[in-house]
Amino acid sequence: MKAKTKTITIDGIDKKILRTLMEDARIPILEIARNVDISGAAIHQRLRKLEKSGLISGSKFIINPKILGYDTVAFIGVYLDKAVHNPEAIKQLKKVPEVLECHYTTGNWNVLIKILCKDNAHLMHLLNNDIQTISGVSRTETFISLDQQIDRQISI
Amino acid sequence: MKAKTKTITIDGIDKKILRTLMEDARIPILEIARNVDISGAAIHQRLRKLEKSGLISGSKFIINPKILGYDTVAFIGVYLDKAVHNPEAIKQLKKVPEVLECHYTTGNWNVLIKILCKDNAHLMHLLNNDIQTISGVSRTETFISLDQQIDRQISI
DNA sequence: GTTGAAAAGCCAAAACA
DNA sequence: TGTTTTGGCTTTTCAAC
Repeated sequence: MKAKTKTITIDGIDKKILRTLMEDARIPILEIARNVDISGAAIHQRLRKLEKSGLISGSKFIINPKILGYDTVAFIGVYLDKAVHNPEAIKQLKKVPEVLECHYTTGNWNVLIKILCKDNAHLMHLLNNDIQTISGVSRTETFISLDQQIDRQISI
Repeated sequence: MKAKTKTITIDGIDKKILRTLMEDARIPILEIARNVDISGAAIHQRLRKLEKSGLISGSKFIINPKILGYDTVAFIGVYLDKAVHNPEAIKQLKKVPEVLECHYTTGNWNVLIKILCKDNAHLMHLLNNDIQTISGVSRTETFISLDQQIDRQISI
């Protein structure tokens, strides 16, 4: 589909390396080496191959928002007035740090956003002062996450 | 709310450390040390404090699903027959590796899931063979993500 | 694609201000 | 909290297989 038709082949060892690092990005490469029983240098080369292929797009520290008092996740379906205004509305959404995800979607609304806030009062404030006020936003539907049961990456 | 009323205070240096590591978990601590102009050992001590507080909940390698042919993200609102069956349905959803997130939500449906699949055919197959077949699932509403514009963590 | 070894660099604890 | 020191590991590269 893209011009880049580079075929990436990953074998069982690559998978083991990736699975390990997907759970803990700071694990020493030599420890992986011991687990998969090849040399550290070999792991290193494989990682360079995987990085070059684009399969590995980085690593992140995961921080726990609850510790900072952020206890509420919500999904908000946003209806926009006119399609032509969408890019501007998205630009405004990017300025709201509580918006963690934003997707153009098929279906009833134009975009679906995921937001993280401290509590329901914070959520209401965000809706009234930061989301609804964006030019082009006509209506929203909010779904509060009561409990997240699954949170993971693609399985390889 | 929890028994653990440990007050965690993070200052500007902690924030700089965290922001750096949230973008690249494998950056050497000494490099952060050079950027924030304190010693590596001090960074190390701060990280131990932050880990102990629970604010840092780990690190992950981020892999790019597109390289493996996974191009389609969708959100699916799931209606369940009876609340009593929910835990069993969740258990079944956990067995579907394409389900990346699963939230009990307020609003029309009982749970909202986020799935990652290769294409629309794969999505349809998942819906017909893996989601709709789960006991207790009565109806679903699917919203395909046409384009994800924002993807980030909490800002600190 | 893998190895082993070597140089460079990093981590983590200790001792102390 | 912060720093410096220090020993032990890890990373990264490279010639050789």
